[in-house]
Amino acid sequence: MASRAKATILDIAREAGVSKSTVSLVLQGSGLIRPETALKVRKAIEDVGYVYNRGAANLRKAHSNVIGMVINDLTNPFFAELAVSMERVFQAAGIVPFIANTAENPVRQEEVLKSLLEQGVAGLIVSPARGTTPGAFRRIEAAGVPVVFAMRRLPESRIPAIAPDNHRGAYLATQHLIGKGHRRLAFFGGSSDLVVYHDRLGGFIEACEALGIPAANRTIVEGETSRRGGMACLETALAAAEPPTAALCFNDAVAFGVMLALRKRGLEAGADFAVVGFDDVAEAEHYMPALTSVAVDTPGLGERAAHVMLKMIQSRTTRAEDHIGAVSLVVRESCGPSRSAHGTGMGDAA
Amino acid sequence: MASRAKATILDIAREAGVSKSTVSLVLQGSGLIRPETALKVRKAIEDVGYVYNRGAANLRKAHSNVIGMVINDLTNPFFAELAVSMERVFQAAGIVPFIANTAENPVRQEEVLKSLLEQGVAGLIVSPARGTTPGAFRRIEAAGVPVVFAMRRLPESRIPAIAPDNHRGAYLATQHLIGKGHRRLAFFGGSSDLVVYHDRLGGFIEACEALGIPAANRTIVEGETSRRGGMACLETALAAAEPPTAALCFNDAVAFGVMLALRKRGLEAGADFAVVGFDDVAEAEHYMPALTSVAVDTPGLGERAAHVMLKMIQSRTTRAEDHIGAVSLVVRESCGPSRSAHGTGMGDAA
DNA sequence: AGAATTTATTGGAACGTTCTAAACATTGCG
DNA sequence: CGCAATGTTTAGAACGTTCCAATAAATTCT
Repeated sequence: MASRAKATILDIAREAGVSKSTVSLVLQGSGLIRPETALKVRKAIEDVGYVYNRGAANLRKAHSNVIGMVINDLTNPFFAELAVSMERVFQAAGIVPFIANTAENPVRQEEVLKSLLEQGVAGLIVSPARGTTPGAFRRIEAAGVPVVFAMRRLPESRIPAIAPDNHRGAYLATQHLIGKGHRRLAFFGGSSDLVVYHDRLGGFIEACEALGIPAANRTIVEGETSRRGGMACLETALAAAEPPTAALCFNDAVAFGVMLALRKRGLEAGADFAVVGFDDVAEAEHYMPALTSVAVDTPGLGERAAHVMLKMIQSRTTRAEDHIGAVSLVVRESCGPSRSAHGTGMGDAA
Repeated sequence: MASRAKATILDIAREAGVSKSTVSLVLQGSGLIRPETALKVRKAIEDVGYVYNRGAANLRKAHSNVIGMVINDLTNPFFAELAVSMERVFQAAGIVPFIANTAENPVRQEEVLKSLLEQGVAGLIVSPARGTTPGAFRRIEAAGVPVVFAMRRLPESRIPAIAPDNHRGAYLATQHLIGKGHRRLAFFGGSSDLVVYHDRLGGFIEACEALGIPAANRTIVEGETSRRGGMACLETALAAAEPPTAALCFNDAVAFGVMLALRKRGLEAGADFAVVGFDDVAEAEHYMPALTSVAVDTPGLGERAAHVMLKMIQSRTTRAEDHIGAVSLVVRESCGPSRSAHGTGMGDAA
């Protein structure tokens, strides 16, 4: 059934009785062409079932209209949401975003980046995988392709990053826990090969210091950033002689895991143990008990990242400013009854 | 900082003191080249920071190594999981999958498909958006690009589809509800412009007929396939004079919504109202109460779809067999206490 | 009417690869 | 030593587009 060979611009030129240049012009929507001619050409295109060969075009144009989004974990709703929010603005700008998943694997990431580059993307938005080596983007920078990091960044990289104010978010959350009367606190999940981890842990520690929680009363447990990881963290922490009574979790997935593990032990989040998450994914609100979490405005950050990228492409630069997004603590039930009727906004201390 | 102009095969030929043909051969890993020459070339490539231009290559080769995966809703964990399972097998096969999201929007889908085609993909795996018109794939078929549908299919299309046995899944679930003593049943969520909808609803109805639930005792409420949709469905159904006591939901998202709405009314899923979901996403197990759901083996289906695609590409055909995956009911808590200690497998009736 | 201007159309040389066929080098053999 | 066989390398013609410069046709101006 498939037509002999792929139809080209020449075939449709013949079909329409014009030159290939004319067809090309029509394809680009040039106003130079007489409307009737354009119509003839468009009809031929339809009849022949022609499909434009963007590869050939890019060969000449040097400017492609596709950008790549490289995501570390698409199965995490948080990153999925990030991806679709970026996608929206690219679509509106007439450029086509292709999404690739690295499954938190630096080797896979390397392959994916190589492919995307070879494909001739105009830009790259990346949420780097755990353990990405600092040199991983050297070649890409050298190639002059604009890159922006979203949500995560690399240590000592000059690549612009769009991320929430992790330090402040963690500070707010910790403050909230201390305000609830907790004196033995934990920080659960994440691993130190992530810059975000240090940001969030830093906020936690700073709040502890500022509000009089000595190091001896702080438990820090690294772990997978997943439900399973959260469950493991709680088990480890509760095994201690003087276990914590509240935890700030690296992200919501970890928090869900912690709550799960609590339930398994017959304990209740909120009543017996306070837990706060990070990211405020959609699910947090519907969990039982509803999860107090640090909201980071994922779609907002995604859109911002996309806009920065568009600007970079347009101005042919490879540099841009970092952008740090505002965060807010949204308090729900997982830290016990709220003092104010139903909390929202910036927590309960100035 | 960016190098003057993109380096080409010619630049590196000059650098290495060989001809462009030699460089090309090295790039393709041809054994014809003397190892020392190959080494020289590879060094030049490294030095110059050359990036392969796959567009130019495809122009000549007619064979690309990228395939497109077009997904209707990446924010739904079910489809995200589908995507990554397919991705895994493609990666292993050395072909690069690009993911695009259509956000359940046929117009967007049209654009995405066009882009992917223009990019010269070797094949397309699609989970079509709601309301996709039957003709949407005509052009693609005409272009001779292999397509397979995953999870969803189109009415009267010759494109091969990989999907679970929706009819049987719904039948099993309904049977389970009736076995629990329910006599007024509902089917919640989904809309009739989806083939899956008819499959699942069909299974529901067939089970009702077979097991003596008259049409008067069946409530069917269409709705969004999301949490919000599920909440709405429950509200509508409970407003009736003789409301149902149990519901089979179009998918797990709807089921979660139903449980949420129940809670809001002070009712408890399992005790006051039985609900079963469809798809058995990871979350189902951890919900409160844990959701009874029809498991469809998402990764298995994804892998199968990917393999079918690989085979089609390899054998240069555009046709393939449909594949219907086995399903099983995994019973948890959302339909009340199980008779057998902790249910799993195929439900409780032959 | 002819020149000047504007409006539509076109030929042909790129773009960066691959691939066929041919050239060049080396070796073994009689 | 000449020739065949083998092993390496290369020139040059594609591939399907874009875009510059040129041409052709229609219009306006003087």
